[in-house]
Amino acid sequence: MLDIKFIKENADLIKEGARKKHIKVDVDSLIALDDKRLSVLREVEEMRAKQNIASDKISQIQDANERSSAIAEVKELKEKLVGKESELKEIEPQWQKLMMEIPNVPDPTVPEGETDAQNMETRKWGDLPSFDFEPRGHIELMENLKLVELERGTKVAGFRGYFLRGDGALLAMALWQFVMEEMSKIGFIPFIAPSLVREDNFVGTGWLPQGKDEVYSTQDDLYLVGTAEVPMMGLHKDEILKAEELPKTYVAFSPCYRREAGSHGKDTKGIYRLHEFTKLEQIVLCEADHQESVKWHEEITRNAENILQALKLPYHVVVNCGGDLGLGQVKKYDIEVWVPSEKRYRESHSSSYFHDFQTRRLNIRYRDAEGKVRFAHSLNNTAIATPRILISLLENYQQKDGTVVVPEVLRKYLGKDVIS
RNA sequence: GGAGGGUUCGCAUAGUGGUCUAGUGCGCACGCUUGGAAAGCGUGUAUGCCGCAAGGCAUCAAGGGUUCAAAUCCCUUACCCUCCGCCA
Repeated sequence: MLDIKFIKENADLIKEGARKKHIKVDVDSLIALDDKRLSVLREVEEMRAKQNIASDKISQIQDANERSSAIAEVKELKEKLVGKESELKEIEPQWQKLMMEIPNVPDPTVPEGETDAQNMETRKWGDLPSFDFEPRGHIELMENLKLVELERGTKVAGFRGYFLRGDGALLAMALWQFVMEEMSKIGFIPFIAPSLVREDNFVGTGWLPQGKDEVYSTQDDLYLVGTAEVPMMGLHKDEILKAEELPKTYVAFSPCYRREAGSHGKDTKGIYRLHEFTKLEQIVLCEADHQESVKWHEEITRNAENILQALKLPYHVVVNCGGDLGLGQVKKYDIEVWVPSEKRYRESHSSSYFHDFQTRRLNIRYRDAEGKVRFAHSLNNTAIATPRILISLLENYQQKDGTVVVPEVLRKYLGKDVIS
């Protein structure tokens, strides 16, 4: 959500931003509706003021006749007021709906484009592995080493179901532990976040209402999160933080659930696209300053790169084009890791900042040095997502005989150098 | 799942229809006092919206209702506490 005043003063900027994001939005209708809303609001408030005064007077009237005629008078006022108020009540949900549809403005450095095909590579790290044999895909590797149960996974959990097994399970846990330790070393507070949460957290983070098809709901009006960003952003909902508490830097573990509606044909094999996975997510709340957001955006991106570098997985960073940005995102980098069997990079991390788009919806504020209450800025990035990262990890570390070398930094958790 | 009790200005509390523009204590800020400090005394201490301003409107968990008038009465929901049941 943006500030209505900002929208009105920068209507062209908003329209241009929506165009760049390939989102259809009717800014002019919102502005017209807001003008209407304000004029009705002024009338309502004026009538309420009048009624409050008249009503107060009644308590001082002793004479019974005078009193009942005064009450009759106020009653009339009230009837008019109720009529006006109902006008306002009609406008408000429409206003709210339009406000929710207004996208945040993308940064000027965001490239033009409609789909991820137009994302632009900004940097690359790591030498691509060269094999003196035909590298196996992750499915073959994992099934041979009994690291995953895909068929039985489907039997038990349905489409895209899976079990991690043996060293596959241990590898996932090793990654969680390793990344938690690394992130906590640099001051990110570890969390295990709830994954079954209330709707307002989804609306606040911008996943709902427009992403209804993507989210699992329950019969108790709770929803399953697709990322720990959702509960972690809810953590400070309706709070006014102290400036010296910022930045808040968190790393949160959670199971993640995504319906993947509309992607039924995509990535149907293996463990790339799953309904249920596990992720450690970085979340940052910082002061309301663009440069501060940019600084933290680079930093959480760098944190993820450091993890991939520690794992020695070749990756590149792309800047997402306008059409590949979410409603609230100002700018996003995807980190994509090398997948030898596909001879291409595939997304493993997604790093974005929102300015105050989310915190405005969630009412997360802080008192700045001058004592002014302001909406904080929010950012998030993946720290590690399992089992997806195993695709790249296992394929890059595979050997001719089908065994897989364990990345050095994970050996202490696995207790072995090679998975065989 | 059942029964009961709660939710008030950072914290603790008062408030059962108009005098609540929400009192008091603590905390915090500033000032007085002091050689300095403590104590004491005084002043201040929520948020949002409308308005050029003066000022006004709203908010006592949330939503709805009764009433000329609601923190206060009624209904619904959420959450917290106690007890029973179930349970890792």
